[in-house]
Amino acid sequence: MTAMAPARTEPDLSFLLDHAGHVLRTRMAAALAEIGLTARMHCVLVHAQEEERTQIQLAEIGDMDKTTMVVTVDALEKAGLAERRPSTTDRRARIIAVTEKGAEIARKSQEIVDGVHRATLDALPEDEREVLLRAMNRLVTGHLATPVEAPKAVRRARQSG
Amino acid sequence: MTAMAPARTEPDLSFLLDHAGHVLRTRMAAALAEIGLTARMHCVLVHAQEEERTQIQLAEIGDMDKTTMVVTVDALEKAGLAERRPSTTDRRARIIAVTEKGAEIARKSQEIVDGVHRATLDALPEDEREVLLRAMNRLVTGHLATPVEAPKAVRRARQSG
DNA sequence: TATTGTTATACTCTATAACTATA
DNA sequence: TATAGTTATAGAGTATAACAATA
Repeated sequence: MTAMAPARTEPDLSFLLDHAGHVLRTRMAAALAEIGLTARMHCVLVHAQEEERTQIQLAEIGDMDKTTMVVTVDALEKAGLAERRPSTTDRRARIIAVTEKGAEIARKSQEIVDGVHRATLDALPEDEREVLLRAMNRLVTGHLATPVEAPKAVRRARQSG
Repeated sequence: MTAMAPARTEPDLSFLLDHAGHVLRTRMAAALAEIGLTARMHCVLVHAQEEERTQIQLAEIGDMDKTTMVVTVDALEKAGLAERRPSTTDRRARIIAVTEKGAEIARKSQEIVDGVHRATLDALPEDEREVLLRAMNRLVTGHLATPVEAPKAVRRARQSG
């Protein structure tokens, strides 16, 4: 399932954001899948290309857990799009290096992402488009900048053996 | 984690919608949790109150699976906010009846939901607020109305015994 | 002691499959 | 045959715990 549809008295911003976000995500996933990428792989590829970055740095940029990052980099390596290289300054850390093939795919995936965004924004009249972006930016940097902490569940130690 | 942050060339609508949606959801969840509700429980409660509705009908409204509905109604019954009653016209179906306590809670939860939405919209200048809602409505009823089908995974039969 | 990256795995969430009662 | 509701559970996704190597 996707979103709730609570009864509305005030305009139902929850529904609008959830539904639009969900549909856009499925579109993006479908479009990127055509070149064998997930949104996360695209994200890592692009930011790894910009400058030398470690897995932790890339995880922070993409707002992922470091363990999720491991899986994502595994996928990129397996597809021959990126490689782990030891950092020259910190022997614990791995720099994610984008291969030639990876750079080529990153170019294509960025085009795909831009295309999906463009198509969506083009569905709006120009004046609405501009204001929508301004308003969303204002929310994301202001009132809706930081999530409320979820109370974290306790977790048993993992079985040894 | 929550959303991807792909590099931007076109304005990154994915990030804006994901991030804003995610933060608003955590706020809503935290606010409703104070009276012991989830967003789904609120949704079911409100729509069950409007008229006599079966679980399937409520599931459709809230865009949930019928099995998710079972869990949600279980929670509402356990909290004494709603009851399953046999339909008078279809002996297979159950009408979800809101109790007196449930009606009281529904009133409060609707206030909470409205309050969270209001606070968010109030963070915007009035002209942006109006256009944002118009644009989002346009997307949700138009270009972003329907999700792309995800290729469904095969599923083994469940173990008997 | 703290951090990077890794493995193993616990937990959550959701939906599929199978079933009962009824239409 | 088809549908409403239920139970059991498969599977995806994600994050916590523990660990090895290094800072």
